[in-house]
Amino acid sequence: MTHSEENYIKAIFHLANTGIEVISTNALAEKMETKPSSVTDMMRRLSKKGLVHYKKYQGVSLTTLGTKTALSIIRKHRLWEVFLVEKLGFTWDEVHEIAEQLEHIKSEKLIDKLDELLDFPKFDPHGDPIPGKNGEFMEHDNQLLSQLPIGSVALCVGVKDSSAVFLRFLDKNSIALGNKMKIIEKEEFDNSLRILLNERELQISQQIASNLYVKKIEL
Amino acid sequence: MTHSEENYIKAIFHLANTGIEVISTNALAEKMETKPSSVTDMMRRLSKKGLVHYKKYQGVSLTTLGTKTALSIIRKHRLWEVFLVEKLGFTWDEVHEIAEQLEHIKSEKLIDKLDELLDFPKFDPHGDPIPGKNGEFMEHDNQLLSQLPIGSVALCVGVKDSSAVFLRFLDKNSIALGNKMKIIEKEEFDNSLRILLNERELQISQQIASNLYVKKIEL
DNA sequence: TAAAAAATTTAGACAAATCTAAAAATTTGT
DNA sequence: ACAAATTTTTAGATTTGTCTAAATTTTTTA
Repeated sequence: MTHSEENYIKAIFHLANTGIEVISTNALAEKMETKPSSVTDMMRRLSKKGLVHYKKYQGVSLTTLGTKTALSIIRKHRLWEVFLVEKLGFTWDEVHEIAEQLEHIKSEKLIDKLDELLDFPKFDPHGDPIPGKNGEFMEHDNQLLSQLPIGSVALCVGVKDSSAVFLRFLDKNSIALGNKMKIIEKEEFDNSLRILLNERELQISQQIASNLYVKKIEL
Repeated sequence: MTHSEENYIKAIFHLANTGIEVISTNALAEKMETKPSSVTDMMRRLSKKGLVHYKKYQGVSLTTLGTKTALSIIRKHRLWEVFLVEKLGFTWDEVHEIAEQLEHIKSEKLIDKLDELLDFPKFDPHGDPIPGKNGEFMEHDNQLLSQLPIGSVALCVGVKDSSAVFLRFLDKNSIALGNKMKIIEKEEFDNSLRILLNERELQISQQIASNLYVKKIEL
């Protein structure tokens, strides 16, 4: 598989996991930052290789083999991200681009050894689950901060948007994975939240709250 | 730069460092395991980018920029090799292929941090020197085992041939970098050597002896 | 339901990297 | 020094991945 093919497979997987069942050529083109005609070409190629189900004008989806492939790439990507943060001291907003390159390195043994070096992590630095060696994959079953009722206490366990801009915003406001937060009040006007975090009161916009995964703590 | 361009630059550097001053299209084609016509095409491309001096029928050599580029790639390759052995537990015969892929990862910061993690190593697992961040490069000034006079005592510091076959042969015979060896006798007939290594006498063919770099210990 | 709009595919072109076969230049041998 | 051998380059084709522009299919809407 070429890097480009792998990137398409990964993009299809990610789109499929945002709830869409049939992925349109246009949607995939936008995700890949390319033209729909290029997508059509690539879908034929991937279809011939048995990685996707594709009938023209009918959209595309991953085959069993395609899903397995996607999970393997995502596993590599996320393990490398853990490595970059834990072993090399990168910050969580710096690792994505480098992991995009590292995920294409071909060596099963390398990934096994890396997994071991990192002590078999289950989540990447953004709180995303790392697929297992044999394709085991648990979805985010977590709620978004924006979905919690007032008075809830929850742990911050992940980010939905993992863009560098958002991550640096969180850093600036001392919001990190593992933090405990309590929802004090929800503003009717703009759905912003007042939360208690590290003994400090914080005003959080709805946009932010709907990009933070939390795990509710039952009291 | 594409992976292919980087591989050509590296190949030219390695050929230049085996003593050849002008590198022929054929020699480079053989090194790259490709056809001379492909080499000609690539030399034009690299010449246009200012990485090589190339005039048709006149052979090729690296420009200052080309040399800098080559050293940067070799630095990455060798640092990754150290990582694979020291941190992931690979053996020295397994690391080359994986490092061939890793050397193309683009991130200056990544290499700086890797260098730091590895505690700024000066040699890779095969005893080859690692170029510095700013292009400092020291040649192997070492002698080959085959060049030492009888009675010499020397440390084994590197391998000239770093093919997996040769490296596994050395493993099988418990010859490792850092070992001290004394030359007991040289056989007139086939230039093989009898050496003392780890309190053990060993017969070594001329072929082997001319692929082991040693550093003489003056007594 | 038929025309308009939107989405998708086809056709043809391009760049990178390679190949084979043929032509041209250089080197070698006598 | 000149023909033969060798090396190198050119010409034209192929594959991957992309593009634009045109054609086609599907969806929407009036």
